[in-house]
Amino acid sequence: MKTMIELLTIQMQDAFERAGYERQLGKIALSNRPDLCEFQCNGAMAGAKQYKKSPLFIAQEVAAQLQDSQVFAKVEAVAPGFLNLTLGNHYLTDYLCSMRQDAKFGIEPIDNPLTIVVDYGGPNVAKPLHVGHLRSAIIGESVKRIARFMGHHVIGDIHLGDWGLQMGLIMTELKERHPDFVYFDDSYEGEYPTEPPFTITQLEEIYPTASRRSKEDAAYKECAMEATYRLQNGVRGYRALWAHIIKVSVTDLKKNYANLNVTFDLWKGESDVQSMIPGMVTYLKENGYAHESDGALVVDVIEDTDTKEIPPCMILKSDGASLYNTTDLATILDRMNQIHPDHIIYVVDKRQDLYFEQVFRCARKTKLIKPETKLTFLGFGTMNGADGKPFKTRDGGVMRLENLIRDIQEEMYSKIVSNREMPEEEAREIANTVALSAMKYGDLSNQASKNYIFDIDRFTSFEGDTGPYILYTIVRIKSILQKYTEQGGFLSEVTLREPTGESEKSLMLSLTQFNAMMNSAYEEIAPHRVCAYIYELANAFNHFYHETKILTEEDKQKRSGWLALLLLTKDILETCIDVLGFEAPEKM
RNA sequence: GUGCUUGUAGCUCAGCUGGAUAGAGCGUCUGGCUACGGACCAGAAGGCCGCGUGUUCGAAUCAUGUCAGGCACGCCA
Repeated sequence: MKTMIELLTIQMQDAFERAGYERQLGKIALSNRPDLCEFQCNGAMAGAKQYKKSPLFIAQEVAAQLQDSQVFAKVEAVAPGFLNLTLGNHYLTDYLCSMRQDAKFGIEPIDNPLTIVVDYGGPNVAKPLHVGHLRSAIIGESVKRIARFMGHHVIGDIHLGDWGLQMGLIMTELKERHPDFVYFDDSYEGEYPTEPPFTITQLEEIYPTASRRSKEDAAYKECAMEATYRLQNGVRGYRALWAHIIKVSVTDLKKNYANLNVTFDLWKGESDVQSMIPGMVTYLKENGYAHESDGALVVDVIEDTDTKEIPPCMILKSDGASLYNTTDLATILDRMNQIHPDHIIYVVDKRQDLYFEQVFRCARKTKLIKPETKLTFLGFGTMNGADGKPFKTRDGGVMRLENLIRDIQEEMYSKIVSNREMPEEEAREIANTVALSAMKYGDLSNQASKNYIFDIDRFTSFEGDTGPYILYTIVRIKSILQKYTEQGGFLSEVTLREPTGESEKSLMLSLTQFNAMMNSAYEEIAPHRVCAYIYELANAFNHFYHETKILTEEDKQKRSGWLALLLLTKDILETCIDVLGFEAPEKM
């Protein structure tokens, strides 16, 4: 289905052509003066110079072509040359009927779906998730869902930090505490235990301890590097221990991400591509891409058009070890081999902008990717506290994600029980659902690239531009529909009718914008557009609701039309919150 | 120093890619409750869109200069 704007633009372009003007001028936009009209066309003003006529005159000529249009109820040419358009009720209603019948409410099926990898999450094993991981998870999940809804083949990859010195540190600390573990006995040749010798809680304590000690104690750090080396060179005991660490961590991470309604298709990590590095390095050297600089191996990525200095992309450190860039390049190579993506989107802190610029250029220059493969860096801003500074706990530490989530859930729980009587368990469940909407909507309603202020009171409010307000609107619609069913009505029989009132028409117009909004949210990788849209839609619904008694309406036809409208509104709202990554409860 | 980025109402943010009178929410003030769910709705006040110059019939939007904040600039990730 074409979008409403596209359809109207065709009408307008025909009118311009019939009046003797260039088609291009007939572009339609949503009205920015809703008090005057619903849509507008500014082409007459743009064409005035070219045709040496007054814009108003052109607009009048074009308007004359549309006087008996079946599409527009009213076409007005007004000074200085605007074409003000009012949509015909019949046309509008027909469009909504088509939307209702369409599986995706007007989103065109795609002939050639793209394969898109969304790289987000990026947690490190053995370290608890903290607030810094929240945005990547929330935004990445939504980007993934939006692209998937549009019909593309989308793969979410968590890209675990599961390699390197941090692993050596943990092993060193474990060895200090349990030198008798079989994992550290080089002469041991039997099977290693299947059960991990530690819990996630212990692991989360071990890592910071080890990290601290390594900074104070050079010999300790030496041991950690030695352990890292042993792990990377495949020493059996270390590998077995590493596998335990991964297993325990991933189990915990899955639980935490599940609480956020975030799921990954791939749980690949840095360790998965280590074996590709030597081959890749040889390739880069042999093809003359990489050269030595201050003992390190680098690829120059500066281009003639650059206005700034772009440092070369480092492939190997001067001690021969690989680093972040190396792993990322190898990951790109791995994805090209395994998945053949058309597009890779990285949802990462925007401070890593320059690094990714280097990596992308390097991948392109060295032909690790195909020329047509798109690489996008979707950098997000910092989540700040009410003071505008990076979000911290009361005592100034890094806030654990679990704790943040728990705080919001508690806040929501107390709000819910103070408003409605319900069993403890049910209240908890609803509170968690609503809390998630508060958190995600609060984040996603801001442009991803900007820093934003995390204000728990504002986000958890049921009023205003918040997740809970959206959910409340959905729940209210569900409640009406349910009551209708309980009274013996059949929702399968309701049909849309032409609008009879202003707020009804305005709600219908909002609904028609769904596909255009979703297209641009996808094109621009901008979940905040979805938020802005559902807020407007929820408002349009509430206006309509406020002045319309639906269930008590005597006129059966009217009531049926309204119920159909409610049904469509609910479906659109639910579709939108689904791509944002949260859902509505049955009641709240 | 170089580069990137942000600056819109008291606060938090939009602004559909250059259009008419710059919009929301919160907060403030006024009005509407035996409720298809009032966790809502209606209304008011509140803005040299950081500042200057330029392009254009027309600029919050484009260009340029400038001020202020944030961030990044080879062996961390």
